[in-house]
Amino acid sequence: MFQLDLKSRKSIYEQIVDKIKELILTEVLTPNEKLPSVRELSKTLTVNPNTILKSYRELEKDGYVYTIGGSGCFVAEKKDRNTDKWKLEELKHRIQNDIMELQYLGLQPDEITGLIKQFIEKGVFYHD
Amino acid sequence: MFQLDLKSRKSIYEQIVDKIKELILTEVLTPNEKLPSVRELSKTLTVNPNTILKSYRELEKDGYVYTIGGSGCFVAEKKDRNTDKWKLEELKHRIQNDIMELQYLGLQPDEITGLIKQFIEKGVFYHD
Amino acid sequence: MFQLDLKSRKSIYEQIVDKIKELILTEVLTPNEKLPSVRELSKTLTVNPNTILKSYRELEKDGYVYTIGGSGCFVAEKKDRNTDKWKLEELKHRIQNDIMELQYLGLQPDEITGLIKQFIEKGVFYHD
Amino acid sequence: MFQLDLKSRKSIYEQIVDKIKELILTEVLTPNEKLPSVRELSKTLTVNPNTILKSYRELEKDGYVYTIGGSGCFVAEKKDRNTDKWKLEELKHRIQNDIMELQYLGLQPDEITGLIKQFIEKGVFYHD
DNA sequence: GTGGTCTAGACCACT
DNA sequence: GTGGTCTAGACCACA
Repeated sequence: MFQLDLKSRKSIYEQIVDKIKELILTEVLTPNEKLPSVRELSKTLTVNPNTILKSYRELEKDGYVYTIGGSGCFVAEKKDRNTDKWKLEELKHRIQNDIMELQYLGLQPDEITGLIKQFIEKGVFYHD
Repeated sequence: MFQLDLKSRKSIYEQIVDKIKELILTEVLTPNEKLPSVRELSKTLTVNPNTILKSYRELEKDGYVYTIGGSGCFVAEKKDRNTDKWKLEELKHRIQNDIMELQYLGLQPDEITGLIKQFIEKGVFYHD
Repeated sequence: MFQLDLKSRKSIYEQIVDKIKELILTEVLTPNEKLPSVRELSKTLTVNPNTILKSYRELEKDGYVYTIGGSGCFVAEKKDRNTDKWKLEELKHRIQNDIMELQYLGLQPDEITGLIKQFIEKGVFYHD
Repeated sequence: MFQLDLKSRKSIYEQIVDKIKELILTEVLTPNEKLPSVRELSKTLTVNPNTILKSYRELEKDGYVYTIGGSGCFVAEKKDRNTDKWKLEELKHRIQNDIMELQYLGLQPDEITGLIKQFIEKGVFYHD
């Protein structure tokens, strides 16, 4: 499914959250698809089950997945995701800072916009 | 100078790093300008001096400021900043994820590129 | 593991960094080996945990060790170490000065080269 | 005479000590030659006179210079220098560590000995 | 005055 | 258990 970098400074549960988010955002995982069970994923990643659990809780909190007691964890429909307005602003702000840092490191405006276009194309959320 | 959000999940020293970085990137703080002394800033933010110190050293590590013992901490010249290649990749990757998340939250491609263009214009790093 | 010299002009955390570096360089500590925990080492050296922590972070910054939150601090693989070019120059320069000082104290050229050869042989970094 | 790097982490007085030591070791400054006066040097380097004074004291302590009250500071004869045995050992130990670090950074044995030979040739202490 | 080191001890997050 | 953050406050070296 994906790989962890144990030596990274990012905590493991956070890496898992990010990776799964990414898989959902790139629609590798599609709505209502079942995620691997906690136990299963904990084995394949050789990670403590509690860590997986925490990741799933985090994803659920943000509305990326929903849990059905006793049967598992599933990718949520888009409409069910939390579009917290405050979170959107935070996101924009972070992107702004990162863009500034890119400029700072010497990237030219057209390089940046080129980069962004690539990124946008990788997202595939325009067929509904 | 700026304010902290004690409720934030970000640690205090990290907030300080980010805020000062932002001030440098937006050229509110200009090269060779002196930062507030550790003790001074610690008073205005009502934060322990050690916490401020930690922030300053972090900024120094990334080449944003330089320190002259006994005389203070100063904004570094652009050319002295660390343009760590690995850091650049990390930055791009983070932007990519954030862009995807923006799309996910419903922003259309042209809205995003418009946003980015605004951000780029706010950066003022093209006069040298 | 080793001993500190409290009377030294070198700061404690710096002594710890140097000693551990030495242990790694002489391969007494081998890649992926676990270092003593912060608290543990702080007890055996009767030094404050924060001081140990600082040493570990310094070593991490230079790529000698890596840290896995919640599980410990480990000796890094050779390839992961930072071979900062600037650091290399600094190192050479320091050796040059020290060599001159040796001469000054009366050592003859062949004595010095002899010494150096011994030192080189003690290093064991040629088996990969 | 020489230049300081104010942005360096080395303290100013220490930089001065090292530079003057270097000038003496390379015999740019010869025995019994007069060093610039404290005031004079403090002006040319735009540094606080106390800082210069401290440097001179340090050099005197190590036997590199001697002071004649009211008339100035002079380069000492070789024989008057402190050849503190303990200091010699410390010096060797530091060189050993630095050599190991050089190896560690990938320099081959012959590269290192070549380097050392260059360094030795720069010293010119064999004509007496 | 400046930054930097160190201690003691509390509290948090991750595994 | 692990590392990491933060505080309060002492003390040092440098300019």
